[in-house]
Amino acid sequence: MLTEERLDRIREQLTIRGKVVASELATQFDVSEDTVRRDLRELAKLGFCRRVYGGALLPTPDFGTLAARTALDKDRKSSLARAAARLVEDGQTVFIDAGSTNLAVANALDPSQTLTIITNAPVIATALSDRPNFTVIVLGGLYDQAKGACLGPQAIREAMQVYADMFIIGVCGVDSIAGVTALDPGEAELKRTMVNQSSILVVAATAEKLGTVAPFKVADTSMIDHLIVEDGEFDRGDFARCDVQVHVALDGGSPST
Amino acid sequence: MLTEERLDRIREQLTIRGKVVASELATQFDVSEDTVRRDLRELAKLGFCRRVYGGALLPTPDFGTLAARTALDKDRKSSLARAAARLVEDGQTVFIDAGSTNLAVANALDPSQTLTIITNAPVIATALSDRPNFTVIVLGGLYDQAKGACLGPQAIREAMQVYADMFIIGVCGVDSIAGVTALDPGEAELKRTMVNQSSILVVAATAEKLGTVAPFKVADTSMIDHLIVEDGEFDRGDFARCDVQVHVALDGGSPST
DNA sequence: TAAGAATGTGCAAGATCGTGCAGAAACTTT
DNA sequence: AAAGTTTCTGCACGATCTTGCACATTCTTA
Repeated sequence: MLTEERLDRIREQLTIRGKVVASELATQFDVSEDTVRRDLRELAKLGFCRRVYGGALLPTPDFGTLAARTALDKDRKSSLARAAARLVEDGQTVFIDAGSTNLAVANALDPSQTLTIITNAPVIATALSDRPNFTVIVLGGLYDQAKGACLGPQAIREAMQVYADMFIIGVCGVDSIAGVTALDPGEAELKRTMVNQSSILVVAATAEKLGTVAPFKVADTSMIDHLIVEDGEFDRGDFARCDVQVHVALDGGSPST
Repeated sequence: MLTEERLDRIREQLTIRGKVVASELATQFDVSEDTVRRDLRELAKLGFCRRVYGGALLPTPDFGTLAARTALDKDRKSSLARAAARLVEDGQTVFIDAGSTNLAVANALDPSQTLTIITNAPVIATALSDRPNFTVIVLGGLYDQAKGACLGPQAIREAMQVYADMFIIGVCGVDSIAGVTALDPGEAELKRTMVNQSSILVVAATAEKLGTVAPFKVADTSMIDHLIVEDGEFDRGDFARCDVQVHVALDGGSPST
């Protein structure tokens, strides 16, 4: 029995019966359960199944292609996203900006918390469809397809009508001296509005965003309350001086401050 | 029986019957009542049910309709969707309502046309991300997770500021006498607004919607301009009398009028 | 008010999981 | 063909999850 063949058979059973049990598969293919678990891990990483205690189930056919599910799987595990989600407290109202990192943050939010989420990214609203505890508000208006976000005056007007406890901003660049910057003037204006309408500003930045400066200024370094970065070296000197709490998201563990 | 599987089944029964009894579930799944109680606690924590003495109820009377609606196979809807998409002409501005059928319509739109699409369904905006020729406008406001649409006063206000050539409506029911009806008063009001703001009203209805009457009136039969239905028998008498153009979408082929 | 049913909590047994490691198998290169 | 490399597999071990039971408490109903 070839490995690939086994994977195919598992997928077959999965599509037919909707679920597979690890111990049964082990007996059936005459391999150890460890191997089965490895197979299921593999299939889950590719988005073909969703691992559960004792076996695996078909992923919810909700929406999205296989590629989207694959991305989602990574997102859930993204330590950056989890670290940002941990900053959110029960009962809060949170602005969540557009961007792939922030989509991951939205997915990492604790479903048992009661939250009000305000977003200008339709894809984030859709992602929160199965969170009955969340109240989701969409900022509408002209949809920028490239950025996956509603920008423009309509979104800004709507943002001005709401106050939030926290703003999880999607950044084009964050630098210890230049602060938070964006590529587009309209985008920058909406972000500035959301910064003004919320108490706490959270920046979750992947490595390539750090030290990057884009043309349009969104916020001073001193306005940032929490900066979450991936594991690795970087100069935190100026951030510390500006009273920014820097969190380093380690793979798997909880972030060190 | 996998734990997660059991949770899914409980949610299923909950959405279907509106309530579950702990002792019955224990017998049915062959586990102790303690385990069932733990499951119900878990589901309640996530907001999927409300615990009561002896079992659990749905948090709100109408809940969890999304899963059932999305479940319908894509192929059946695609011929319907293609037929609807064919009615759209280059340069037009089109309201597209929420709903799985309309998501299929959005996906079926000709990418080479230059269109302005206005939708209250975030998932439709997301689906049109790779159509550079389209201008997409999102109606925002409170997002109804079960319906996958932005309803509420904000969306209505925004809808009133735009005029469209065509409105592709998502219906809960369409009947030759009762006209177009919806399950929810807020939903109905938004739909009525969109009807008023557009010249042509298009209804794409799967078989089970035909002849169905929901509590809240959206539009008279006479206001419908195009009705697109699946292949099969149905009484077109009253529709013809009201000057409704009826299109029958055949599997694969173009629709016959 | 009293009895019975349902519930929450703590606990222990068993099942399952992830990881690191070493041997086996398959493949590549020389 | 032989040696080296990569991949696959099984095992051990500690950690985690699930489940049923006991017992005290709360709720419902008569």
